[in-house]
Amino acid sequence: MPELPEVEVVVRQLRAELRGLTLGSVRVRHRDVFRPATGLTVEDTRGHRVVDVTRRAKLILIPLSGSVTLTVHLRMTGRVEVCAPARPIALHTHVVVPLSDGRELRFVDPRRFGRVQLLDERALARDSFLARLGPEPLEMSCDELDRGLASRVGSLKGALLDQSLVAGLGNIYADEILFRAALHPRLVACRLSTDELRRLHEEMRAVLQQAIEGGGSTISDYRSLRRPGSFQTQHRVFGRAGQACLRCGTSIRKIRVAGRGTHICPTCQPHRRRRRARRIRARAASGGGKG
DNA sequence: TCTAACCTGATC
DNA sequence: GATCAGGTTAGA
Repeated sequence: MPELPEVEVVVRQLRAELRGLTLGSVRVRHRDVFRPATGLTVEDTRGHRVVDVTRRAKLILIPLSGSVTLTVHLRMTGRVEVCAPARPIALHTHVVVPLSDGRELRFVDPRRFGRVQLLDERALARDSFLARLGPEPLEMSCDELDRGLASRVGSLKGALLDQSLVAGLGNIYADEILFRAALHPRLVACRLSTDELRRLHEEMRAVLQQAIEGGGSTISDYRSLRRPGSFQTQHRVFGRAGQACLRCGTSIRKIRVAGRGTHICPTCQPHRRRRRARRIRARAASGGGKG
């Protein structure tokens, strides 16, 4: 569940907790979860100082002295803890890193989708996940978004979830952004009008900004270091299937788009009449139009 | 561009 | 007991 806002909140807290501390060797409790780059081992964090804690899309980056970087991806159910060693190890704790202030950094993930990596400069530069990421949504101009969508013939929601187009959105925020921009998730991504594009860009920034300020959304697994987020109370469609739309009263529907559960208000997010799409296709087929 | 798969836990 | 889940990716 953690998407950009949740990861950003965790990153800010981790930065305050970890910056300047020195790490010990990584203790691995589940092999699949800790992935050191070729040539690196669990020993290669020992004695290195935390230079900073930053974020790229949904990935937590912890650059260390000695030109190595610890990365943490929470995926669906991962979380981090910074706590005293005496605290009992939570179920599904897979990686533990001792800290020079006597505490421990722990990575917990019931579903084991998450990953902790240790990368040197070379591995970081070559990391295929990082290399494929598109621009950060909060730093993206409307023009950039336009260019990104221009070649996308699939659904608008599918495009927003594609990390190579915009990096950091997930299912919750895609739904919330589309509702607030009054856009149907099944609209063809490359066919937005100028006004629709402008609304999408505006709401993307607004929703993410508000979510960060609200401490992210806490639905079931997500928890920042300190307290649960509160943005879920501001969700207008996500998780509200069957409830009345806060804007018009219509019952919120849950449908499937791009293989994901998708929440919409059928009234506020009208699907553009199919007739027009057919006309465009028919014109293209008869050789009359170029797209 | 879409689906299935990776896992476990919550919910129906 | 079956179904579904917030992310990502390999393969169709």
